Amino acid sequence: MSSGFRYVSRREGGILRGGELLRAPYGLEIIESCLSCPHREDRLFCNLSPPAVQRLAAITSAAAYPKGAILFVEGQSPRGVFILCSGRVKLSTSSADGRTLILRISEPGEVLGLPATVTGKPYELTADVIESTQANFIRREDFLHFLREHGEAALRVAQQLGETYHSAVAEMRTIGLSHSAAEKLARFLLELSVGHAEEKGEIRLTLTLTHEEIAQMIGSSRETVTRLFADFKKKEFLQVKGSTLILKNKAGLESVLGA
Amino acid sequence: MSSGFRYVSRREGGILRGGELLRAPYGLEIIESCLSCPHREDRLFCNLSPPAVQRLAAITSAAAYPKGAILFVEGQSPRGVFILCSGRVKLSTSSADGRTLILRISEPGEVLGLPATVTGKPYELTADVIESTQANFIRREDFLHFLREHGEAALRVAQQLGETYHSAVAEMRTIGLSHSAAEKLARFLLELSVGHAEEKGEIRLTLTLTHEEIAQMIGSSRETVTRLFADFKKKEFLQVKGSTLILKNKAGLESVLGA
DNA sequence: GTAGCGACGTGACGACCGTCACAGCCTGAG
DNA sequence: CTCAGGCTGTGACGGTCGTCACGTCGCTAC
Repeated sequence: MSSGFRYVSRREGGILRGGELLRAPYGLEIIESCLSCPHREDRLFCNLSPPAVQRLAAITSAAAYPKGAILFVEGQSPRGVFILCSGRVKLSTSSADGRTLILRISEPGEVLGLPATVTGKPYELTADVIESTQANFIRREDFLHFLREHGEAALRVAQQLGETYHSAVAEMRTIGLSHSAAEKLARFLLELSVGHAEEKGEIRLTLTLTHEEIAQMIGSSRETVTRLFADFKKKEFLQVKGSTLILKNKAGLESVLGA
Repeated sequence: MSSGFRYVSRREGGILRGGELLRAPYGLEIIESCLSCPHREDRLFCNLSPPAVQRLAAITSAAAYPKGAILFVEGQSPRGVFILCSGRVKLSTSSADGRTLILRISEPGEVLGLPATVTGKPYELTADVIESTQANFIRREDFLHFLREHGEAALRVAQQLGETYHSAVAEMRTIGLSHSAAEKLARFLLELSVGHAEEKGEIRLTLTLTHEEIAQMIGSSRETVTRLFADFKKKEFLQVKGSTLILKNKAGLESVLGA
């Protein structure tokens, strides 16, 4: 909120959700530059040729979004892609009767809105900022034009899309292949833990999601998640300290999958 | 099975499933050419530049797969992509305890194994031939090399991946956003019906899936599907004649979604 | 302070549906 | 023909978990 910032039009920021205007201030601010942030380079577009990088920088505009802002809404026609530099964004879809399914919590370095932007079909998900965020935005026309000119980048995009698909399938597995809610939660937690190092038989990870949100990720209800956490604590599979989750018995969690 | 066919090695055909060798003959035959089939051109690689088309033809090999063959297995490292010319292929994932989730029944024109081939990660699904099939195969190395040389094709691939993701999200919605099995089945049937013309308030479509398979698509059980079909028939939402399904009351089905 | 709100915890109840069991039916093989 | 095997239909039963209801805790605003 320093003096260098300024508000821009609502085109990229203010979005209606379910007919009700967001209470949170959705103003977004142009920030000096987000191009130097480490995540942008080392993911989608690292090691591109110098002219490609230059062109990319020219069509990229950086902005900051406060918590509660919405980058895009399910059903909206695609305006472009957002490359996440910091903060976290919730990707979800919801049905007419208000139920919500969260597909993914995006972390810095990820690209949002890519499938819709590339195919031209409407965004299939809604992107809510749950932790205030800096992101680079590239308009769809600019982005497609860029991809046509730079085939190397198109291939990177294809790879990124492949990985997005991969994680979607992983999520389908946790939701679709479980008989019990316990199994879903166990699958979810185990999925979270991959890539986190194990020390003294423990895996520590920070989980800043409410029970409600976890329920929406595994297709269950808030109360069930609460009860299951209590159950897992009692069985000493895990332990919760504030927002850090400690998996104490990974094998125990895995045993839930079989049953 | 004419005299022009010959068997090739098992590399692309014979696959173990769950440790048990397939009973069905998995031999595949090189066929004259599948390059002229209408589906290949008008989907992924239509209107490429002449040199690109020529190069593509050079690295493509056509083959036929009988019912019961398996193109690739979940977890296997990617060998390449299959472009479906005729027949139908079931894409599924399954858990350790034998439960299966079908993500998609692929139709001619679709490209199988694309995400894994592009990313280099293992195939996330298993591809079973459920209706004998002709397909073009492109080895991974050839395919990647081709994409690097022809950026236009890479963009097409990205678009295709975007659509694959799109349909995966659609499937997640039917599975994850429903409270009841009835709702899942209704969503599934309505999803099937899109793109089919309505005549006299009826939509006819052929559904060559067993109740078991439908159950695996919507994450339910065989008996439940049977009972739900009986229920929907009684309510005159639909009608079944052999393998053709007639949706008589689409609005009725849609009313199931809200409840 | 206190009011309000959002997250978490917990009990009770009941519908839904997965599972088991078995019976009819059709098709294809021999 | 007969038999086997796969698909479909149906009854009974029991567990799971979604829902409603309420209470507690902690934080923020005023």
